[in-house]
Amino acid sequence: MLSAMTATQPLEAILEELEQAEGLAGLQAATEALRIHYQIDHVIYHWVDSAGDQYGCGTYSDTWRNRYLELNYLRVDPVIIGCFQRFHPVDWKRLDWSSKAARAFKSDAIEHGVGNQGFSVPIRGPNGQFALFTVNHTCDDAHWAEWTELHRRDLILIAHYFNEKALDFEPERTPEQSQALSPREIDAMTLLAMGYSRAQVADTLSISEHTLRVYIESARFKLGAMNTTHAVARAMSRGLIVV
Amino acid sequence: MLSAMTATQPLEAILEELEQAEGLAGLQAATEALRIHYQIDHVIYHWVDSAGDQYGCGTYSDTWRNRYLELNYLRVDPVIIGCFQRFHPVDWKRLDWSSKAARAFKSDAIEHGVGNQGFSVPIRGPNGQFALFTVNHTCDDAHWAEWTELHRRDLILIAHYFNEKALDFEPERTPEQSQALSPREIDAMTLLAMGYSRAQVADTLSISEHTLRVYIESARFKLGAMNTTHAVARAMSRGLIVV
DNA sequence: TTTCTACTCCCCAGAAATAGTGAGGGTCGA
DNA sequence: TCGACCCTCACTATTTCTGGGGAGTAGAAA
Repeated sequence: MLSAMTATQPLEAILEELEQAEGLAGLQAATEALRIHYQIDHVIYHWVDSAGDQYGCGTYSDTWRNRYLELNYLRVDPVIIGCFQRFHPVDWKRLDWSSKAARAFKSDAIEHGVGNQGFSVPIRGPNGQFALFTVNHTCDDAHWAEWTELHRRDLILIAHYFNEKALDFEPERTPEQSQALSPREIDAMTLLAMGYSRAQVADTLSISEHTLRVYIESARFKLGAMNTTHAVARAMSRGLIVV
Repeated sequence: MLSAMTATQPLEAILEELEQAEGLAGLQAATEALRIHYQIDHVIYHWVDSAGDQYGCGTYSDTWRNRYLELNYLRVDPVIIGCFQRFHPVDWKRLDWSSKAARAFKSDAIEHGVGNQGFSVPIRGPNGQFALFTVNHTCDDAHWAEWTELHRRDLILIAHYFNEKALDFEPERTPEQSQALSPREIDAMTLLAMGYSRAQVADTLSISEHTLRVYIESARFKLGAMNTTHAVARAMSRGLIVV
């Protein structure tokens, strides 16, 4: 199976198809196409969210997908936990499967058709957006290592394109435009986000604490925030300050 | 110049070189190699951070690099601000240059050898790590559009590889993943980031304000934060909470 | 079993932030 | 020239946070 793979010319065609994809259904179709193209068991793209698995597509069975959500495997899955801390794409073998919950999860997964080998690419967008692009298969370690080595770059690019599309479909994810902050307000928000107290910020900016307070209040007003912490949080999530 | 570019066979060689790169000097050499290879004015990879531009490499002049740091252009640069809110790689023309500070920045940049055209790829790692990979050049819009279209995929991959290397070289940059927050701590931080006061948060979570305080304090401790605002800011920038 | 972590509750005093109003001078664009 | 916005400074009373203690439960891990 794996050895029959053609490493030539796949990327272009697949990326073209991805670029044409419309809506979640388009992405779903792309995962199926990739699965067939690469002749592997599964291809999955999914958005990982504090609220759970609200968005994604892939070739897993509905049974497994539902089970994953119901049993809240999100909090147990070593793939999620491990990828969340990494930048590099990662082979599942390198993750930490030592806990009892993780082992139980794995055997349950395999029972539901998930391959024993896997490779996942973490992807991050603005505002803490986090998603995974995963391929998995059933085969031995040597074949899998060879296959992932061969297609590593393709998978990174494909993951990137999947996420681009997913973000396009979810425009409400992009931070809303708000009134810009003045330079002094940005200074104030930035220093506050760095943990300085008002007194320290005022001192750092060489202004009186009274003046500083005016900036904080006007920033709060512009951002529609109820208190300083809220204002800083909004400024950060809108990309107005970088901390 | 641009038309003399060879689009064939570059990616492999360049990525090979990148994979061999050792230390920041290796990345620096890679930017230079890329600049020559693509025959463009500049190639830059840099990490964006509250503390400023402490880590990066590229082909800008030292004069400009220092000026950028001294004048704290980090807080003004529309490339930073724009890319921070995006996932897609972005042409500089599509950014918001309308503010006075932004226009002043741009003309200053061009005076110091930065090209009038630019293309930047935002890259994000764990714990809120954020970096940019930028190429820029002096030419007209049509040529630039053609060139970026041609090399878009390569640039995404190169950006990815740069960041992999940079993270490998700077393990201490991502240490503070230390302890994850407990579920209750995440609840507390999230609600605080949404602007709730302690009383409101306690009420929402149906716990006493005293208990809430314990969570806030332990979260603050885990995050190494000096106050609540700081803790929320860190939790956000490390992607522990999403608001 | 023991240890560890998470979760819950309590008191108090001092430090810090907030609300409400005000005022003057500067720059910039219409 | 005039409005709009930015930067700077001031007072008082009230609310909210913070830092220092201590203590018991339950569940999971070693």
